[in-house]
Amino acid sequence: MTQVRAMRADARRNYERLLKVAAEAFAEHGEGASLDDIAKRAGVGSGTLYRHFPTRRALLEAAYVDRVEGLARRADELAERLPPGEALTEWLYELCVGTIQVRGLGSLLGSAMAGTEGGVTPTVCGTRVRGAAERLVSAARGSGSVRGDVEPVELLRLAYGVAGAAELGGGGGASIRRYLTLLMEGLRG
Amino acid sequence: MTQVRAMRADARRNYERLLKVAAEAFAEHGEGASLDDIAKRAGVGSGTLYRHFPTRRALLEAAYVDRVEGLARRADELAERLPPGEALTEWLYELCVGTIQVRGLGSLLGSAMAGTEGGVTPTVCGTRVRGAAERLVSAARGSGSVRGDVEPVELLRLAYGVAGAAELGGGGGASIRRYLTLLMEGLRG
DNA sequence: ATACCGTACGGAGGGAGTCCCCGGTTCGCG
DNA sequence: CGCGAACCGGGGACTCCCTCCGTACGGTAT
Repeated sequence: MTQVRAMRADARRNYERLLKVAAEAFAEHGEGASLDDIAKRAGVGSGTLYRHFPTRRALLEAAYVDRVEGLARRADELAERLPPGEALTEWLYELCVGTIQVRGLGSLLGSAMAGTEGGVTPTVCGTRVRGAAERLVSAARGSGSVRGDVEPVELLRLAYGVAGAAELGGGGGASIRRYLTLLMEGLRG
Repeated sequence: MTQVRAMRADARRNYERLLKVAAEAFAEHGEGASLDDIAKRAGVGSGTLYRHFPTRRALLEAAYVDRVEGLARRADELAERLPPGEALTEWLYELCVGTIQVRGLGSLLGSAMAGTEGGVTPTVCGTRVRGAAERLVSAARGSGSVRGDVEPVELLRLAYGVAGAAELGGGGGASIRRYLTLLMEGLRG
């Protein structure tokens, strides 16, 4: 439905430069990074930016789609290598790390995990990350590492919360592990 | 140390109007509410606002000091009425509710729970809320509802995280209770 | 009761940013 | 090589923050 015709070469160049610069800017300044500044740093006019990405959210999502899909693939990788419970915990850990270190990614994931009651159109990132969580959680249930009455999306939200908690403390990866462990102990089957 | 001399009557009036309006505005729009707008709604010029509260944080803190002290008193009240474990859980629940419903209060509490490693001057709100948590946690430890190796401030941060998680889902008080329960089960002695 | 002094007020205004649009210009596909 | 697609970058309309300074009013001393 998108992309009715191939992009012109310069358009494609600019598009990709914008994505790269945007990913950096959002990582550093969070969701609210200056769009004019992103355009400037990418060496394009602001008009060009708005033509490719009509809204801030569109740019944010495009900038991190790769990363989110990587996260989803990583889930399957971990599922193969580790026992179900550990795979889940490790994946949530990496999710938290991304949420904290890359600030814009955090808000993107946040809205991906938000409720979809009000007929909100599900985003690509949302479906990817939810799908990954479902696969890991159902395996973990089988092995008794997670109670049967905990929904995958609830776990995602709790992990998001853990990231928020760890961010306050500032203890880095160690405090994420700690908080996540405390949480997972409460979820055993 | 403050208040070397009584405020003039009009100054006091304005001061209090500002506090009231600011509490509403921060509750609705979060920490970033427009200061010009607050001044306007309070019927004062923006200069007056800045004279009383030199920074946004100063206003935010002044607007919610009462509420935070109320929360601290509430801790002692609950401690008298309920068994230690329940008192702690209930208090954390009420903390989460405030964090979510009153958005500005959320960010204030957030920074109150943040790390103080870098010689940050502890705020009034920070000491109050930490003090309350310490009293409740030490009682709860005695009764075995909380493991001995969990610091009060860690619990505060985790509760803050739970609030964030519950906010994503939008299930209101019920989801706070649920997430908090899941968490507390992992913390038993 | 009044006059004086200084505190506190108001709101205009400059600077910074954001978003979006427009007109002329350049690029590159066919 | 021609023409349409895409670019550039400046500018307008907005919002927000914060400072400044002439002015008004409250409190007090007479």
